[in-house]
Amino acid sequence: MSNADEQAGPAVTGPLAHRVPDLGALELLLAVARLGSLGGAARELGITQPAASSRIRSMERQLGVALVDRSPRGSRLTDAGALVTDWARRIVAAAEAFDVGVQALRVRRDSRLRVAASMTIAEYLLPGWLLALRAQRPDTAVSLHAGNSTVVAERLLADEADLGFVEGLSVPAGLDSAVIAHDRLIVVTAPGHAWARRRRSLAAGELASTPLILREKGSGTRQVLDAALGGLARPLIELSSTTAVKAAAVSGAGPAVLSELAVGEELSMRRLVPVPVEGVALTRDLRAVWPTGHRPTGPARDLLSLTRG
Amino acid sequence: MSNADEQAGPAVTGPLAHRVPDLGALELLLAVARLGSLGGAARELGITQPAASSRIRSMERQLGVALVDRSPRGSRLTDAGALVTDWARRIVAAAEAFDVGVQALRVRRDSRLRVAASMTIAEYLLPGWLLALRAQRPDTAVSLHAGNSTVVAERLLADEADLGFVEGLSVPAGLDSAVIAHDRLIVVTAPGHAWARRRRSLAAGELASTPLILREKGSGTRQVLDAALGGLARPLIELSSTTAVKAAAVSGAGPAVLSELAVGEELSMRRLVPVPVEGVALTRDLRAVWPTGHRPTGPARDLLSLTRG
DNA sequence: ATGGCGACATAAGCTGGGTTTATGAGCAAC
DNA sequence: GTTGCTCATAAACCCAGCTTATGTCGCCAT
Repeated sequence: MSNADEQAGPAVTGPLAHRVPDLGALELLLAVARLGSLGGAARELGITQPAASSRIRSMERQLGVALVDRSPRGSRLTDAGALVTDWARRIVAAAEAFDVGVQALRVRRDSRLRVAASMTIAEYLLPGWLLALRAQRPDTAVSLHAGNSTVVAERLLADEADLGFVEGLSVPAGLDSAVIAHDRLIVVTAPGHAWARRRRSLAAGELASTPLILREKGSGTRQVLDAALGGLARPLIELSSTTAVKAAAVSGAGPAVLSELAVGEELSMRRLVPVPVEGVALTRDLRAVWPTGHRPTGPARDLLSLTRG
Repeated sequence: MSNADEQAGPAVTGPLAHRVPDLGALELLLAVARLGSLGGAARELGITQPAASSRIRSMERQLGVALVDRSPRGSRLTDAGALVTDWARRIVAAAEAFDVGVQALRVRRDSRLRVAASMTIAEYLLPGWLLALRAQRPDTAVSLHAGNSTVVAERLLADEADLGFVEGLSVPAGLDSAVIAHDRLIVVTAPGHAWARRRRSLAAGELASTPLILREKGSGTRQVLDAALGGLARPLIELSSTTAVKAAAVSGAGPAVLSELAVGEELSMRRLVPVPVEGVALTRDLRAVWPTGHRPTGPARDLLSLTRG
């Protein structure tokens, strides 16, 4: 009777999984949006119509939002449903990238195309490329091995990989290469940090004299920064993974220097903000590499051509 | 006996949900990565240690990849596990944006902060802002209403919203505004299209004389394009949602003109490629708006300050 | 009208994945 | 040794989602 049962706002804490529908439900929603019919969507996903009906209904109950307008001649999204569907599409896209990446990780042998890539490229770029490759060559099995430049070179020279990707400053001996993209290192801080409000660009000297959250010495990222500053980078902390550096920066520990590729997500969600810098060469080439003489052919050539803008 | 049971490559078709672990498992994996312990992760998610153990194990079975190295004094990610975890992190981030968006959609009344926003902003920018807002004001309940500029203005003037966001060319009467960001329209095509290989910038005349995939007349996006070209845009097809335009462009139907915000995902996955254009003013302001005189205060002021770069 | 068809809803029964409790086993430090 | 942390295994339980079978509603053709 009172507003006591009017849910005083469902727990905003606790596992996400309890408040976000599972992937199956989201895929179903996308199919309904595209086909305009519950039954049709059910057919496409290989389940029965009542299953689809019930699943959409329970998703609406879970979210507390009406998503589709049912009518005896089809179903259309509500306004809120359209918005929710667009957000869902992004979860599904991330899941597709995950899927294609994991598949490449698993199928180690008897693959038609064996790729070796540096961590940053494997993490941020390869899933997108593999999705594109699958779109035009659906039956190419791809295997992926991630490691640093040295490991990539070893695998190529031992004929354990057909195509490699590296991000270092130089190309390992015995390999030919082509620049496929450029990566920029950027300085970022949590939104609360003093530098987040700067409008004037940071000068090289200022950057060199401030303790920064950095990858460990020897990492590709650190090499580029040290080279750009003349070996002067002063670490506040040294961490051994990009993820750890990001986490430290987000928590406000200080300014960090990271690949632009690694922080796209955080920037657009404003968990981190970029600090303008000038007079420091923080770009590096991303290169495809292969054994000297063995120009990529077949699937390797297809993948290579996909990576060039 | 033969290699018949050696899985001739697990079905690369069919529902994603069968090949990608559910959100609960991914969250668990992230917790394990962060805490270095199955039991610790279990505690954090409010489940028991055996449940966590079994869930991680079944995820490894599902993916066909060993993710964590168990030892009697903790668990660490394998190399492959680290890669998988990073891909998982992106799914979880998308799910967080979904969650915060849906919550705002649901809590229509008795919210401390009522926001009205145009579709594009609600879709692509607001979830990020709301996440940031929740980080600094965890107990602010937010409600969201999406609609075009006119609707946003109506709600603000009727005191049904505290803060609005619009993307049109002009500010509705009776409202004050502040520019919070700029949006650029860009020309995109599928990677196979002839324009995808262009290096020379496209001139205005060329753009105006080519049939394009466009939003319907009257939409914010279309208004900007028509104004920039002097009302000359020639439609190949007119579609009523950003999503439909993207889908048509990806399928190779022709070049499309879309907000940069809408195609970030597609660009980075190379489902679409940008076509350079020059001599056409395709930027528009994104503005926060409020009733003249009623400068935003409290939560509205907090949100507003988050949106400025 | 009337029967047919397509789309969604409801009901009942089954199944499996994930959970819990309870217990065992390995390694480290005191 | 004993204590305390880790993870693994086993058995019992529970519920979400599936299927099959059937009902209802609106449209359309005859």
